[in-house]
Amino acid sequence: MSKAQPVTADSSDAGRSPAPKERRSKADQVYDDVKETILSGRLDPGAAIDKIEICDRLGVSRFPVTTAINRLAFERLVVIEPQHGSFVARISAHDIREYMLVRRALESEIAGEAAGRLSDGERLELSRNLRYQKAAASAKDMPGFYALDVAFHRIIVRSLDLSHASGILEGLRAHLERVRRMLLTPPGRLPKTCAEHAAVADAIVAGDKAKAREAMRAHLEQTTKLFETFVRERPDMFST
Amino acid sequence: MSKAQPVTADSSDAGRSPAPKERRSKADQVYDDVKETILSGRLDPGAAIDKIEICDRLGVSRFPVTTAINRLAFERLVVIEPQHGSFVARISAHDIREYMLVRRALESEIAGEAAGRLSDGERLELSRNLRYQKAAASAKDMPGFYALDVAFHRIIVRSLDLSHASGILEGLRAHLERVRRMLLTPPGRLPKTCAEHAAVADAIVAGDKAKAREAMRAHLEQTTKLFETFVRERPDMFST
DNA sequence: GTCTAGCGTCTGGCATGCTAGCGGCGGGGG
DNA sequence: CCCCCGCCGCTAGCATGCCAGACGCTAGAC
Repeated sequence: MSKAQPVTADSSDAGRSPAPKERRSKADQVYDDVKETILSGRLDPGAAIDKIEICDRLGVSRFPVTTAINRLAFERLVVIEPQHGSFVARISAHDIREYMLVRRALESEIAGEAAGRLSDGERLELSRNLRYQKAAASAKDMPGFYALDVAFHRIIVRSLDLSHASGILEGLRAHLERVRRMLLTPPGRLPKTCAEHAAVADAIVAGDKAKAREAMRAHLEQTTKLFETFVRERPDMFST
Repeated sequence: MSKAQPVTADSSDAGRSPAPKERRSKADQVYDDVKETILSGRLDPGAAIDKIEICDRLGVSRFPVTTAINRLAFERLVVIEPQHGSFVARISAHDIREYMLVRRALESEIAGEAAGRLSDGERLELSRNLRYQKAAASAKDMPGFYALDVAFHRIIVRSLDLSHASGILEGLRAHLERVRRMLLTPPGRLPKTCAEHAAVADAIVAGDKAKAREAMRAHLEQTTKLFETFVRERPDMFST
């Protein structure tokens, strides 16, 4: 019933602090919100996205919502069927295979590039991360280990200044995050994963580009294989 | 020079056949138009994009234009400065290096994956393409050779069914296309490029994954080196 | 002469009303 | 009873009007 008008104190900022925050557009906020909703699994793959509900919930008009959905469609987290509706992208085994291939390609190339280029601070960070990984593996602390795993890969990527590649990898991570939940890693794999990470780190610190590439490829190929066995066990969880 | 990806039937006889209606939105049209304008160089890097002019020229409202510009900003061909303006992205040597890294990563991984998987038809296409390349190299037909070069890489990528990776590579090609114009390949390189392509094709046909990866990496590393020498010669042509 | 403050203009961001096309559902005919 | 067809409601797409912020220019003060 709000008659258009500026989004001043009462309509949009209801109960919100006058944050001197970063200059984030409303489209950005909607984008983050919807993406989080999808990744958390609160919206199942294939579910219809109700734009109006989003408008009401976030107190914005349809414009920023459309912009955000378009962005999500661009990175294939949602599919838009013209004049019909917007839906959360289904998880297809074929697509996941492809995302894993792209990740394998990028991360191995980046590992090779990072070889010998790491600063002392990053080396320390890497070795500390590995120590923590071993500790988490011993304690069978899966969530902790996962966080360290993600951090490990991020340290390497961030060591170079690759905004575009980082963006692609973050996009991939969004997709792969959706399958990780089902992909319960067998407990016995943790030490192996640790060893693979250590091999990658060693090659990078030693400055051996080819070896770093291959170590990272080998590591990520393990993940791919894990996925393939899972697909054979539960083919029902994927489309096409 | 071919268009984007959709492999659907082209609009050969519009207005005659009723069924294959053009399902392209206006935003898509604007996207293609502006992208083509940027890639052709009619809009210099750093130039301001006049949305109103686009609206008038294409006879659409600001909405599809904004949508298209947003998409182009997403793939970094334009940068949007909020409340100030939209500009054609400048060409920075650092970014180009990164794009080349990503391309190297993806294409080499894909070459490895394609090894042994090519159909007979694709093998024939590849060998025919190589024959033509040799002919174009002998005749010093640079434009023809370039077209064949692009086609060569496309055959390999298309042999697998990788829509996401293809999309990324097409996006990269858009950026790299902008520098290719300045990057006048020394005439002596054509036979070498041919040989590199042949090595890639041989490894793929032989089904040797590691060899195919390495051959493709080596090939694309040559391109990177060519770029680096050019940057040293003409650092003025790049920003930052 | 120089620096600064204020205003004008230009741009992107947002709200909202309207249109066209797809799908589902119910009614009518076979 | 079943199938087909047309109507209705839904959605994305589009047009348009308004708002707020960022530059730039100019005029006024020091």
